[in-house]
Amino acid sequence: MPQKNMAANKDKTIRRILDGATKVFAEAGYSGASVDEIAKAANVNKATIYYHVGDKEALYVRVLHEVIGQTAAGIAARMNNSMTPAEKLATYISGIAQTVENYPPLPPVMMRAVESGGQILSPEVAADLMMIFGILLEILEQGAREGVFIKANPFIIYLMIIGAVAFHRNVEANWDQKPELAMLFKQMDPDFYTKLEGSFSISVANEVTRLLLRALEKQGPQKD
Amino acid sequence: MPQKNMAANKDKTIRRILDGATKVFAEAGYSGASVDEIAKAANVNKATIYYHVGDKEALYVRVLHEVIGQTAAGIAARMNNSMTPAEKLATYISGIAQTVENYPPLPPVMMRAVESGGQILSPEVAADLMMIFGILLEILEQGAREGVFIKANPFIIYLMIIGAVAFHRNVEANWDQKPELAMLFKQMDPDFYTKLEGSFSISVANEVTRLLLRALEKQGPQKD
DNA sequence: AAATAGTTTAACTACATGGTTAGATAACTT
DNA sequence: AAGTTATCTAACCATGTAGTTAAACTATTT
Repeated sequence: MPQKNMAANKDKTIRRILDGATKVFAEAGYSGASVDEIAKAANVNKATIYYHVGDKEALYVRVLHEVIGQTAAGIAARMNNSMTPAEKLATYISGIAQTVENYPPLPPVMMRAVESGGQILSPEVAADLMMIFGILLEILEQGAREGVFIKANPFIIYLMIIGAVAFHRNVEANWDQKPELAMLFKQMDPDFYTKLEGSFSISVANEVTRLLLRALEKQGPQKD
Repeated sequence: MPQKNMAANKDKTIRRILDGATKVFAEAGYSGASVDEIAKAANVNKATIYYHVGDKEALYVRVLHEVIGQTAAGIAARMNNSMTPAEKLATYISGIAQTVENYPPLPPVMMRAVESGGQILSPEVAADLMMIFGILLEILEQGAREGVFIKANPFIIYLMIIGAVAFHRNVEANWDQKPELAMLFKQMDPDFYTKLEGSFSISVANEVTRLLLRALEKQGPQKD
């Protein structure tokens, strides 16, 4: 099966490698993932990985950069300068949720990135993370400047958002294997889990947004 | 140096093993931790671990059970039935923060536990996690019943708390190695990071509590 | 003191894993 | 078509790791 040209083939190979690596890293973490397993998942000889990308750490950094970079880009794309801070916050949260939805391996990878606190992280990845965080920072600052948001620690808000969205997606992904756990959660908040239109992630995003807006807005909705 | 008796010596050995294992698991995760390393950290021969505790997974489960169980117990101990839901929530959050403060390896271990979504978890550990969550559930239900809290998804609240407290502790722990990151955060919210009395974790807990109470209380503090 | 049971250790095994190499194959150039 | 370069592969190597074993050592019992 001859290809158009070498470059295209190369790109396809690298694509396969990165996809396989993302999947395996997401499932098993950095140490838990083996290069052999990644090679198998990518349908590629192991040496090809070393030829195209480099060693395991280089591969990991590349995956992180791609995954987190996509998230940052996705959020930025949805944002609009004419929005109010509240609208922007809603967009921000649902943007993260949406990316998580489209890109299931993201949460564990992202969590490990934050978790390591900059240990394994390359400057590129750190920049990606800072970009995601920076968007939120601006929203909160604008809100405070305009007098619609109270002052609050932005990093804590950030962690609350990531924690809720990423963890929830992750726990939810394991519901198949723990049906009794799923049942329990659904009993706890039937409204939430039964009449969800669209996806879980979106519902989670909506709930997180509702709560954070109540927390941040100077005159929030009083009755509920 | 002769010991009182064998039983005491045995307990001390197991104690050393569990402490060493907790530390190494926290730093490196399950796959990243090697039994040799744990043995070294515990000043114990590797075979002694297998003799007293069992294989790597048994050791991990035991560590998880101990760490998470301590958290649950610590929170429960601080709680008091005569408290209002708001007071209970504050106690709950600061209880988690306090345990995290006293027990630094907790966040990464706990995160991996939640993260794995019940995959590696033993029934015992699952029960511990459910106990911690159950306390929050009761608080929220009481608040809703008494009409002081709005209805909200308890699991999401839970994830927001854990996310903020655990992540923050973790990132903060790496500030030594990334001083520019620490500087950045401190610039972002100077009030928060400079005039903190006591510890970071307590300050974080206070901020999380403030935000969540604003989010949950039907008539929260209007002006701020 | 001898015997016994509980505890610890050094040495070892089997295997998985990260990484390499030399050669094959396919693509591009002339 | 021949030669050159980029891409890929099977086989291999060195090391690290989970787990075992048999023997040494220590406390307890008789």
